[in-house]
Amino acid sequence: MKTIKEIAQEAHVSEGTVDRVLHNRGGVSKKTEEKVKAIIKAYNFSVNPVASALALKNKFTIAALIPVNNKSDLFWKSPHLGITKAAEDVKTFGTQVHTQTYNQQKPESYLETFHKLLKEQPSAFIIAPSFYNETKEIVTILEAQNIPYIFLNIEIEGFNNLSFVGQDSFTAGYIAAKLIQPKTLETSQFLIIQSRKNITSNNAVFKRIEGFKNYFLKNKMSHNILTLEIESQDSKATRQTKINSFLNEHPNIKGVFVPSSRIHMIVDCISDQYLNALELIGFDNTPQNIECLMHDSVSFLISQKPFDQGYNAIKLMNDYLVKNVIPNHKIYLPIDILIKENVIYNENSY
Amino acid sequence: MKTIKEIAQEAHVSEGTVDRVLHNRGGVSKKTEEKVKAIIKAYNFSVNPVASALALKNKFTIAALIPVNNKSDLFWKSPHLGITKAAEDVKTFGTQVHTQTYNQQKPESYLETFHKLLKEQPSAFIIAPSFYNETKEIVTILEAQNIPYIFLNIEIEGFNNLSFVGQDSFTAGYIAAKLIQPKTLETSQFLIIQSRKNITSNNAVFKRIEGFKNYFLKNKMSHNILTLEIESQDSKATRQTKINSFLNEHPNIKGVFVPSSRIHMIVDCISDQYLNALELIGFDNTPQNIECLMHDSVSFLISQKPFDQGYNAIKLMNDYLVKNVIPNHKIYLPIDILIKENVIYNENSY
DNA sequence: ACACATTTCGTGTGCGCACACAAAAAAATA
DNA sequence: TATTTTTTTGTGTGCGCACACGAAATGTGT
Repeated sequence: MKTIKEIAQEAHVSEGTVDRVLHNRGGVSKKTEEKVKAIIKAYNFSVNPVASALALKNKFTIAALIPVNNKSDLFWKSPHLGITKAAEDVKTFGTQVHTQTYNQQKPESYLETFHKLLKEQPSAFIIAPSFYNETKEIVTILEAQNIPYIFLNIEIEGFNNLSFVGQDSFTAGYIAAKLIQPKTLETSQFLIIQSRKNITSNNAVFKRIEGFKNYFLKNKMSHNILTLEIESQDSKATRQTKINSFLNEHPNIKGVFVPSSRIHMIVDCISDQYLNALELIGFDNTPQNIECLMHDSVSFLISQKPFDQGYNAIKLMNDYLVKNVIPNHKIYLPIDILIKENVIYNENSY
Repeated sequence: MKTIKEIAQEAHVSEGTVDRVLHNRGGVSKKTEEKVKAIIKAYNFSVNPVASALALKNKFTIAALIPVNNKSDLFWKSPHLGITKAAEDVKTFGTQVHTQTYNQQKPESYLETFHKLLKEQPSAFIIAPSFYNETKEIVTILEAQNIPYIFLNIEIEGFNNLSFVGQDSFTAGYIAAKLIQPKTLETSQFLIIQSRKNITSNNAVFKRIEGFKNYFLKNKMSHNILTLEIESQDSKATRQTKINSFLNEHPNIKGVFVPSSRIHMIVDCISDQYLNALELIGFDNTPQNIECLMHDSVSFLISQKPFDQGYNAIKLMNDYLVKNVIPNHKIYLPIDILIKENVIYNENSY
């Protein structure tokens, strides 16, 4: 493999000049540029990426702002792990990653944590934008400082985010309907259970429901779809009564759709007599949800490559910072259909 | 990221000494060794692989030996692309990748191509071991020369391969049965169509069939499973008559299972009258197969992350060569369930 | 002709590490 | 204690590239 030095000798110029034409830095006379370019082409020369990476030694910092994961909802653990793994990978480019988590129930926590991250003067942001208004506020600050940002997992419109990494929630909901529908009859009813919080805050949940309903519309099916809202602060006992009495009143319900990662909580509430007769479908391969799959209480889980979401977001941003690669505006990751048998193979980080 | 220099300062020793303990070069007193090791551990330090590669002037070469992809079976295109992508990535470590393809119908081609690769004295091999006996021969040579090798996609036992990267074919077949069974009745029959070649040569096909049958056994279902073998050298007309007349003779067949990536060829042969009444399931997201999904002639495809298989195999081997990371002996990639709606999101390489 | 601005080019330094070699310290011997 | 041997540690150089800085060449105006 030729080196810049050798090219320079061959062209009777200095290494600096070769460097200039290689990177179009200008300040090279037409004549010598031609000469050098000819030799570069003749030897089909390209820089040694190893040496290049070492010499560049960037010092970029990416800030990641995502929700915490708690016992009742482990979802964000995977994206976090993905971010950590990617952080390891981009180290070789001299890029550092600072991750901070916020409380998904509290907009103040979201803002606070953002400002904490901002203080370290990061070169870029990865954000899971749980709250619309607060995100607007954040984005204003970022754009004033010319800091690029990528949205993670939650797709909201009307911003100049460099990219969105996540799932096509509408289609995911549509698929949920398609999977669960054959397991029921024409006369069956479906129940959508959601927590009130999610309606306003989480766009993904809303889109999933739309997609779910759209399946029946599009295929001209007359299935009746009911909705039950529960408060996230409800005690377990309250939830139990709410859900079971609702099921009692509507004996035709054959399928239950939970458009969030909390299906294990719903399963926990439904009494066995109903559970056995119902087909349930929910989202995300959290440990608790996987357990529901294994116990046959849940038929399907739709998963959204949570690990990859975190991993890709960081990698994309790093490529943007380091190599100036502009990512696609939307990166839709696979819509994984998980059943008892394939769930164990679904996400490994080796 | 800490550097050797910083570790040295921290330990009040020279960089050379840190280097010595890092690489167990010896010639370091017990006391200082402990001290340095403690600090290394405390900072969780590891050498910058890029700088290391540069200093070492690493010149690892990984040889990849995989089947060609032709018009009738595009499957191997994806692993090939994955290998190419990974090749790009590992360049920064000074690792080169040489890929050569062989004719999957001809064992001689397999051996020949291997020897061609071997001549370039690669440091490691990635092999899709299509033929058992020839693989034995190859492995003998590799082990004599102490060249590590990873098996790709085709899982065969009894070798000292560093790792296997692919899919759990048995479970994949099992899942195929689980997916297609609900779409039929108890009295229905299933048909497995395979090409004779595959029976002897391709272990994955065999395992998929086993898994498929096992589903009915395990769930004590009385479904009748028939098998039809077609010769790969048959003309299209011959195949058509064979298949259609078989379907004619067995009107109870409601599902067709094709345990290879050739389901589009089968679809091509079945006449419309049968096609509409049948549920088909096959493997792999080749463009032609995807088209069958979109046209609703095929209900499901099981996919095996072909791109990732190639990508991961190279990356694992590179990590082994460069950082001495020993991979898991088996890397089972996800068993993807593809339907019309989620197939477009399934594999992107950005 | 001169002084000066502008373009074009060469040189030097550092990125983090590996490794050869020199130096110092410790141990062994006389 | 002086001298030699062995063990332990420090220093210097190069891997190939990027980039800042300064030197040389060329151009401009008076």
